[in-house]
Amino acid sequence: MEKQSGKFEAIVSAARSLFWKHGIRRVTIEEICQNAGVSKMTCYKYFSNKTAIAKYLIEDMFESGIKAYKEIYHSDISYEEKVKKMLDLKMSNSHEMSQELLDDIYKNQDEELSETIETIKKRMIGIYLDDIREAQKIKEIRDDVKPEFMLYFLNNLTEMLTDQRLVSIYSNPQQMISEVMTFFFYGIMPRKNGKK
Amino acid sequence: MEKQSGKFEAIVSAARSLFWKHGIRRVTIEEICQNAGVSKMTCYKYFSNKTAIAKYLIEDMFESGIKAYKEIYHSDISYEEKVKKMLDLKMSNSHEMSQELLDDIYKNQDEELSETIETIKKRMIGIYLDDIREAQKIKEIRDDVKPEFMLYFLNNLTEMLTDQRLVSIYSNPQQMISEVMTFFFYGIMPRKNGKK
DNA sequence: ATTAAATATACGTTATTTGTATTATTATAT
DNA sequence: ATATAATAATACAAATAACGTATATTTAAT
Repeated sequence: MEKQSGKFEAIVSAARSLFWKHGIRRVTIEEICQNAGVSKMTCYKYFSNKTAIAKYLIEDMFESGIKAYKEIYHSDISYEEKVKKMLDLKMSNSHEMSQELLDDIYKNQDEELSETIETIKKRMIGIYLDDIREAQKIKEIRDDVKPEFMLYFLNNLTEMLTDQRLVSIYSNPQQMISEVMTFFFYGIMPRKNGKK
Repeated sequence: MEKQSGKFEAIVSAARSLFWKHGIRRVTIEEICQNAGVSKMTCYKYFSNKTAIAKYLIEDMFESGIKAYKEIYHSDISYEEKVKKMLDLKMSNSHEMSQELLDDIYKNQDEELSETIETIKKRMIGIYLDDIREAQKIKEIRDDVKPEFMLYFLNNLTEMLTDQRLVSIYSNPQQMISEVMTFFFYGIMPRKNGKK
């Protein structure tokens, strides 16, 4: 029945690299087909339109993002180490992710795509908050901090870490992350004894 | 009369960075205007259409390229040093130049743009050949080599230097350039005494 | 206030993109 | 080989986007 020769993957992969470089807006379906070495009809067999491809890709992206997060969160290291690894992850992702794609995704006109993103966002926020509450329960972090505040602050941190004005202060990114992390965990007061 | 506040420069600079990233095809005039912070009418005051902007930019690019070349060629260093500096220059340029723009420029449909590029190419080839002949006359290079062959070979060299298959052989670009240069000047035969 | 330049807006025209229908190939299993 | 299903190629009307221009309004300098 099926010819089975990775047409679907070819389309997805072509779309990914094109969207990556130029955002969604600038890329046409025909272009994707050409790069995938696939006819337009075949493309429409798998996806009803460009938005559908973008939707698939974005979901896939967040999926793997969540997977990477879960892996870190459930690994057997200290909470501090976890947060550090997450910041590392986010930073490298934002470096790889083109501004073009981000722009198109965030200020995009497409109703369906916006909803998809909103849904995914909510799901991720839910996961994060649950994990923070759990960490509070087992005393890995202070329980007199609102989980929502912590999440907000964490998001702010990742923004800070990609801000050139901050980056330029440090000689290397690792040093910056390390210092920001220490501040995040212990505040500005001189440490008296070990952690917690 | 003139309001004089660098609108022209703003347009040119916006167009440059957009063309750089996405090629000419994908970029619209309105987009350029938005990025330049200039109204469409103002843009049409300076340029009749997108091709005109591209034409201006390409001419400007080649202009500065020739200027950089001339600077090297007329500097007081050995021919070998000159060639090395030129290869360095070409390499860094081709690294900065996006594939998108190159694609659009070379396989472009626009009649006028193609002509512009052809004209500039011919002009540059003329300059190069003249310089090679001059170098032969003052015995900086062998005179039993056709200038056309040398030019062809030089162009080939720059292509080789950006070929990943060659690059991966060396631990750093400088080492690669150095080796290629030595081959170019002295061939594969073991050197007997000093140069020339 | 006057004036020139730039902007915002609107709009008809043209070009591009979309999505589909139809026909022609190509591969694969029987 | 031949039937069959998948894919490609082509053509096309409909929708969308971009172009280039006209006009009214705003801005900034004299």
